[in-house]
Amino acid sequence: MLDDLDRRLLESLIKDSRTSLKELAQQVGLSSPSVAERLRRLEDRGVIRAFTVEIDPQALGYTLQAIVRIRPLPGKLHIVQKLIEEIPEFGECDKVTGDDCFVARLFVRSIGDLDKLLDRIADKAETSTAIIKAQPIRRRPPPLGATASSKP
Amino acid sequence: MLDDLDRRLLESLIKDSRTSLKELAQQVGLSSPSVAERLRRLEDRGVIRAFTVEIDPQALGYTLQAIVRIRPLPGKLHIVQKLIEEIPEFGECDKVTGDDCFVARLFVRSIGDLDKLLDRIADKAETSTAIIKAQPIRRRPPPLGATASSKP
DNA sequence: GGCGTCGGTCCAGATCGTCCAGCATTTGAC
DNA sequence: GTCAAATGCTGGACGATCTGGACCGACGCC
Repeated sequence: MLDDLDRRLLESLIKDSRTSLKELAQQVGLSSPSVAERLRRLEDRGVIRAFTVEIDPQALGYTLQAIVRIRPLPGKLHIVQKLIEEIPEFGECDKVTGDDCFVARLFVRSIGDLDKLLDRIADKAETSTAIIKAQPIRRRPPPLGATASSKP
Repeated sequence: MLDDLDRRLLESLIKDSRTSLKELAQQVGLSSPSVAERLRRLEDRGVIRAFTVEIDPQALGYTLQAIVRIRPLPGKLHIVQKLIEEIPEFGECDKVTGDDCFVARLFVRSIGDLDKLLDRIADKAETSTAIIKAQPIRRRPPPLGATASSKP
């Protein structure tokens, strides 16, 4: 799926996506046109979804994060989902199996803000909120290594 | 905290962090040295944590994601945390208030893999697992707008 | 008013990216 | 086994981009 060169390119780009083609090229031992071509293909194949920037919420004043589990009241599922999508403070939301329909991450500046935001969905869903005290693992990609699950 | 120019630069970089300084410059109406200088300052201030690349887990064969809530058995908290950190399939882990001590995201290739990974912590913690069925909101940064929470 | 600082521009030399032609290796058909 | 096509790489040339330095104006502070 990915060869060793692709993997090394991705590793470098995960660390710094603004690395120049030339430098990537020397890191993996190719010419820069080859690297450009490989990156283009990784994008085409959808392996690279985007080159982006990681922003520190703290630095923007979002000193608090919470994980919110959301159980919409009967018949309110779609309204709730739409509501969540429209609130930009939700930084992530997954629809999951089990009692909790959604699990979402919320960025807020204060407990007051948290309360205000949750109030907006309180009449359409039950929520349980857990404040994040620490982040042992910050968002990271899955392992790139050995894509050998089908090979015997 | 951030002025309008910074915000626009960040917006552009969130969409594509490989955008050239020159193009960023025309987008916000500055010269490219100024843009370079602003980016440098955003990094210094810690607003920009990293330029990185978003990888599609599906494209690497990780067809399944799960949210796992983890309650270490008495006295096992640190061992469990260390274990989690060392398993690269955990793509995210937060330490939270409440009964569940950790909430983590797991990337796996199959239900079998899920079972195998959870077995590795089964004797040190109780876990509840929810399979992700859909992602209404994929990871996104908090709103950059109007950093005016302290101003009356 | 004088002065330092901050944030900006402009310019030139250095660096980088892209295009293209050409070469080696692999693949598949016969 | 051989040929042709396809694939993936390289090197060089040229245009685009980045970088560092000189300089400038606005602002706040003695």
